[in-house]
Amino acid sequence: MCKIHTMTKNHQKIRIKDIAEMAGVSAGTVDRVLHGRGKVSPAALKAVEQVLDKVNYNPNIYLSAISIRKHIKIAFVTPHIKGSQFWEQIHNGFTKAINEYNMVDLTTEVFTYDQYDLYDCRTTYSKVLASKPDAVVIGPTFKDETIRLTQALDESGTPYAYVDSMVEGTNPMAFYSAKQDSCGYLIAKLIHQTTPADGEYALFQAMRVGDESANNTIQRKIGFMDFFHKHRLGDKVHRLNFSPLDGGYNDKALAAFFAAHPNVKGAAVLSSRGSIIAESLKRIGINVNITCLDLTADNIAAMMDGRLDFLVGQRPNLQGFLAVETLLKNLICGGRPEVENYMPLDIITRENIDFYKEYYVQNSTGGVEINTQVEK
Amino acid sequence: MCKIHTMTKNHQKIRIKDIAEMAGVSAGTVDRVLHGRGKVSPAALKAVEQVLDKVNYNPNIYLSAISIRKHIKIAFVTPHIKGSQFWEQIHNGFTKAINEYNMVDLTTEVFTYDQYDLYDCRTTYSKVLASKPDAVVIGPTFKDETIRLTQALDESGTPYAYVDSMVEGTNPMAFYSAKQDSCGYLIAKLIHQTTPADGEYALFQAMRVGDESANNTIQRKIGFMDFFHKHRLGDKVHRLNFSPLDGGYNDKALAAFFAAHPNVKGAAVLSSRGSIIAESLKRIGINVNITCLDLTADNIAAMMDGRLDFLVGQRPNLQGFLAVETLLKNLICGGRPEVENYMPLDIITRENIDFYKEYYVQNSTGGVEINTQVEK
DNA sequence: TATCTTTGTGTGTGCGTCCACAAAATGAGA
DNA sequence: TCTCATTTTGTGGACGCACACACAAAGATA
Repeated sequence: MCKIHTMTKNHQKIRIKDIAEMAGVSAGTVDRVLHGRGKVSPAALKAVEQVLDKVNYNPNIYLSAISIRKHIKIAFVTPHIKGSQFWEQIHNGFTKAINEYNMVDLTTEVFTYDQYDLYDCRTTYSKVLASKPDAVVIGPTFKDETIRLTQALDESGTPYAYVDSMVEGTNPMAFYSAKQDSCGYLIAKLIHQTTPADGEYALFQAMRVGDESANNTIQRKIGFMDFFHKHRLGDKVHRLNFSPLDGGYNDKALAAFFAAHPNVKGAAVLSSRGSIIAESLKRIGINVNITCLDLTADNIAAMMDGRLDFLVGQRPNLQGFLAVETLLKNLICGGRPEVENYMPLDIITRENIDFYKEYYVQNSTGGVEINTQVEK
Repeated sequence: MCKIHTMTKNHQKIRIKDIAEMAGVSAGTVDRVLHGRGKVSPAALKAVEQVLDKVNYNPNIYLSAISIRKHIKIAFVTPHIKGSQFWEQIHNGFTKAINEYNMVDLTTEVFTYDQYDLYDCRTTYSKVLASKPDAVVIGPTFKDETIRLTQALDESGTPYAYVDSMVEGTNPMAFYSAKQDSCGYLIAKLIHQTTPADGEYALFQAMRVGDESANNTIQRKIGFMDFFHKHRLGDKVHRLNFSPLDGGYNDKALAAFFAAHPNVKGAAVLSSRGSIIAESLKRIGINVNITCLDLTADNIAAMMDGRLDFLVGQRPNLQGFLAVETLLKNLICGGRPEVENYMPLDIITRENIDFYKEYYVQNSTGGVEINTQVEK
């Protein structure tokens, strides 16, 4: 018996003309319905909408983009990129989206602020508003400031999307981020699973994280401790603060820490600064499993070198790409996207890192071009 | 000091007209160069090519697609989909690509064969050739048959791409697959790292795998054993064959296996059939870590239920999507893609599986529509 | 001068956007 | 019921960009 599955299918695009024909109206009327241009009688409206429900019409966005007579200005506002590969990767995602939609008549403006300086954030946000963009991608840090910014954007009907995290109490078109508590929980699970049953755990916290909002770090810690409390291992977790800058301080602090807690076999850093701990531990000759976040150059190097065991990636460039794409699609074709978008939490080890590198580090044609200008 | 990074950039698309102007020729000549239509003087050719090198012209494929006057017929030829979620996910990727490029005047034909029946493969392949497709996506199983098929395709100048694995000795436009030895190596690493130092390891092999080519399984085993040999643990790995169908047989065989090897704490199944082992072990009350491949419904359920510890995913739907996209881009816009394309090996646990499900299981608008017809 | 090669120009096609104008339908008032 | 005004609808075209072909103009060669 020879069973063959075969299908031949002629794929044909539904055009405006087709919809007009099906609804028994003219293409002009369909156009009026689709774009809310001019008046349409209730009867015609209903007929067109019924057809639209049935046929799932999606206009080719790339064709719409060249046809549209609109100049689009997108503003990006995030913490400073310099020195933060996480934000650099997010911006790479922006760039990739802009390159992909290069047929759009587009202007982009990049605004970055000092994430430790609320007033800088405030002035930067006001500059964003002053430039009157058609859409904004926001990498938020200060909650109240962001609420104020988005209220102004809501008033002017300007769509905005978040990357990295969501700000509750606002109405973005969409947000793209990792679920931070899940991230902490996952890291806890990983170090627990790779540590002997009698081992204890360390949670190293950077005194001043360079890459992410304080809220994210808090959420991660909640998830992290949640895991250990669920497993009744809360008292096996020991904490230590470290400096992202002062290696000498870390060496001493870590040596004292491991003298006090010799059973600690697994360590977590709930930020991207795991390589700092890894280097310090290498110097003082202590060998424990370390897990942290993000595929930064330092972390990748530390992992290739065997000093980091697991990395958890949150696809920053995909976040950036999708945020821009979503806003552009909305501006060009209309329609409402899914608002909540959680990125996969990629588990990276030395054995699979090669396949992820290109997805994280080099995902855009060019880099982010930044024209640094110092004001006043 | 208030340092503000700001960039304003007007993005503008390079058009054929622009290239013509820059090269000091007419648009017609540029068109002739781009599409190899008609004759062009060496001087003009050089001028145009120099500009092309400089400006990185990429024609908007979606616009090319509506302009091109070509009917494209793509053939998909893979093992039977029924009962194999891996191939179903690959076909979901096909469908997604077809939907995304629905402005192309496209016909698709799906051919599937029994991967245990060389003669069925042969007759299916000959049907593929008989239908004279413009491009073929191949999910290969039988090496020699595939070489024969691709020789015929090479002769007629028909581009083809592989999913799931590459067949050496052929010249595909591209292939999209996971690196199977790395996959085996990664699985070895995972079960090693999550097993106590004095533990031993099991490698369970399905007698007749339902989902993948024998070659893939062999490659995985090579990578898997490579890890243990490198760590001088080769003698700690114990093997057992199991039946993908007969649960009763497995129960007995596994009980005997663990009686003989009580120190086995970590187990690998180098196919997607891990859930079968997991269920059997649950029935006979043995608790070991199990790692296997692929996010099939069974495996996802087993993982949610806590019976599977790690899954390694190979992004079948992305493979399918990219294979189709690559062929379409080549047919429409020309140009040569990257040939070697290795998918990331996603490490999945109960803690991050939620974020991957949609990427694997439901990644296309509709399902794969198959019109089953039994011949002769 | 005749012939051939190369190049420029023009036109049509595909589809969605968007404007202008004409045609039709509707309503109100006389 | 007729007229006028208003609303709604149909039609046609231009534009954006790439593709594809036809034909004429220019140059080169014999």
